[in-house]
Amino acid sequence: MQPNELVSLLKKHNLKNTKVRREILAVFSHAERPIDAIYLTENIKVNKSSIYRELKVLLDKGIILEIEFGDGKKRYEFSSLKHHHHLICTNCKSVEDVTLNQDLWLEEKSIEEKTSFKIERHNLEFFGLCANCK
Amino acid sequence: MQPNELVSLLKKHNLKNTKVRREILAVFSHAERPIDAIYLTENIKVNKSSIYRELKVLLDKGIILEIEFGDGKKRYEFSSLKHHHHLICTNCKSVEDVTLNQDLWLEEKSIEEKTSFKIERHNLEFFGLCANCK
DNA sequence: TACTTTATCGCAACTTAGTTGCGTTTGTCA
DNA sequence: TGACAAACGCAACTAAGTTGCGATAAAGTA
Ligand SMILES: [Mn+2]
Ligand SMILES: [Mn+2]
Ligand SMILES: [Zn+2]
Ligand SMILES: [Zn+2]
Repeated sequence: MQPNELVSLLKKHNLKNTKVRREILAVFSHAERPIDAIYLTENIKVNKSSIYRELKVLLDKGIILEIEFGDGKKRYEFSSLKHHHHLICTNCKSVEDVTLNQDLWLEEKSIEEKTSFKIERHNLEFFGLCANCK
Repeated sequence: MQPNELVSLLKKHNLKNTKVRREILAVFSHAERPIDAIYLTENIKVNKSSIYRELKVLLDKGIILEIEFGDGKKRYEFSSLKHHHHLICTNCKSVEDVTLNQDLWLEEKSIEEKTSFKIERHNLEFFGLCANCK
């Protein structure tokens, strides 16, 4: 994310341009996989409560979204990325992005008609062995 | 689960027929939604480490499977149930089972061809508002 | 620039879910 | 009825995340 993009993003959401915030967003900008809070605390010199509070702010503003790998640590990615899922190697823990040919819109439409449940989001991740590990 | 089914299940997996084990399996038998460890500790008079250890045994044996709702508590269901997913109401926390018209086999096959990643399982849950809450 | 307001931050204490070491009990099979 | 491993209880511990509160620092205004 370029400095000018950052400024307009923060302005748009009425967020102050602080050091902690800039550093967290910089990590997300350069990240090639979803990032967890622990990683941020280890890579930014800032108190952990600031990390967790900032993640909540960014999540509430819709700037990032929460991803669940099921290992007890929440992960986050920019929500502006194209909707996708992940291939998680259970051996080496590598993570690849993947998009479905036909995400789940049709299935969700069908479910909503059958059940009158209003679906707002889904969490889908795949687990297995990457090319190297299999 | 009937008593004779239970005995043969335990025998098949070389598991001792203990009180704790019977009670945990009884809870799963009557459950209408995935069960978490806390629920078990609140409903069975047994030490929590026994609960967690037993869940690990049942998981390793493939008798139950782990489900992730993303709220920090692992949930478990009998693995013998027909493969399905869940509709989780973000308002009242109700949980409904749901099966896809065409689960994800085609998508997984396509992903495996494109990426040479070997998919072994997926975790898919839907979030939104149930009929009552929407 | 100085002043005011309020979001943000650091710190420490706390909570919740889950884990581990170890000594004791119990189910199973001979 | 032993022998033996699996299972259990207990207490202490870990890891991820939360909270209260006083201090600091952006951002707007005079
Ligand atoms: Mn991604
Ligand atoms: Mn279910
Ligand atoms: Zn791998
Ligand atoms: Zn509801």
